[in-house]
Amino acid sequence: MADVSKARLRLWLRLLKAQRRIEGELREKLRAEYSSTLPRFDVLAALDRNRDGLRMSELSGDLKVSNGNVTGIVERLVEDGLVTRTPVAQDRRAMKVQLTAEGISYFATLAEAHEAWVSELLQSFDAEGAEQLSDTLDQLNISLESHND
Amino acid sequence: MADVSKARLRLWLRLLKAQRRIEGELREKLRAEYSSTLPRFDVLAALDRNRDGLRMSELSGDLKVSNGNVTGIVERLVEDGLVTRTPVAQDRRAMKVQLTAEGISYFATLAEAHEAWVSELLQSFDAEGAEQLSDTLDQLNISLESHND
DNA sequence: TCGATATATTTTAAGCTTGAAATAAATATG
DNA sequence: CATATTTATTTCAAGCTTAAAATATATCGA
Repeated sequence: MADVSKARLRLWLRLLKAQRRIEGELREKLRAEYSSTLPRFDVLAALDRNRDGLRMSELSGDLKVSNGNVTGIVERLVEDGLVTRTPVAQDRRAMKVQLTAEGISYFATLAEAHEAWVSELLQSFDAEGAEQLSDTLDQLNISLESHND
Repeated sequence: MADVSKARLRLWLRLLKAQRRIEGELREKLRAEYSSTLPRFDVLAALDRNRDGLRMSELSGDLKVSNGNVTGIVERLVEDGLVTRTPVAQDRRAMKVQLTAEGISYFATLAEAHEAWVSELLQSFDAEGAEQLSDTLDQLNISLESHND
């Protein structure tokens, strides 16, 4: 196989290694310090960005996970009183999911801790270095978007 | 929170986005074209790099996943005839996991396809660009390694 | 040697993830 | 209007993942 494909493979393996290490640390912190999980955090974050609520399909679309997946996570968040799931008047198939007041303040706490953890893990980057790598990855993401197969 | 922590957070979100997109594509291809999975691929890759076999704990150490996790994956690979699990003579607690001949040739096929998929997904990088980003991520990985908490 | 401690692995419980099938309701088409 | 298709969501089966508990064996120290 061509040299360039070897270089790309090596790049992918290193990207994956970094991601796994960081995600592992974040998962561990969420578990140890807040008895929570990354999927829950992701759902709460999406709902925090959309205070008017999201339908189940909008939520799974935003998070880019499967439809059925979100069902279970939201179920547990409802049990914990962090979100509500209410029928949509105009469309009896649909459900609107929304943060409760408790969910809003709980997520604020989580988000602040999360940002601090990430910042510590990425301490080897100063603002400029972080922005530079950010930009490179943004280019990659754009390229991946257009790749649609 | 400080500007730099915002920049690092943005960097993390973009890294995560790229990783998820790429991993999703690879998972989908493995499933559709080879009825396989990424965890299976990872185990086979580790065993391919270590043709003399690995103990369960060496395997989970290499892959940086939990001990119990590997048990189930290896179990299914044994069922499929791709690996063997044999007791270690000197230590009756331990098991040595090793690719079968079929496992070796099967993985060779998979690995070639995998490299081609990765190369296509990362087509926006030429050899130099890939190496540059590789190096940056390697620095990050070194920094993450030493972060041990 | 005996007992404590450490190591290798499996089991378990809980949760996450997917794709596919099942439901149910809305919309489009003849 | 009736039926076909599409859309929104849940359910299901299979597999992955973790941390913790359980098992079994090995090793260390008195």
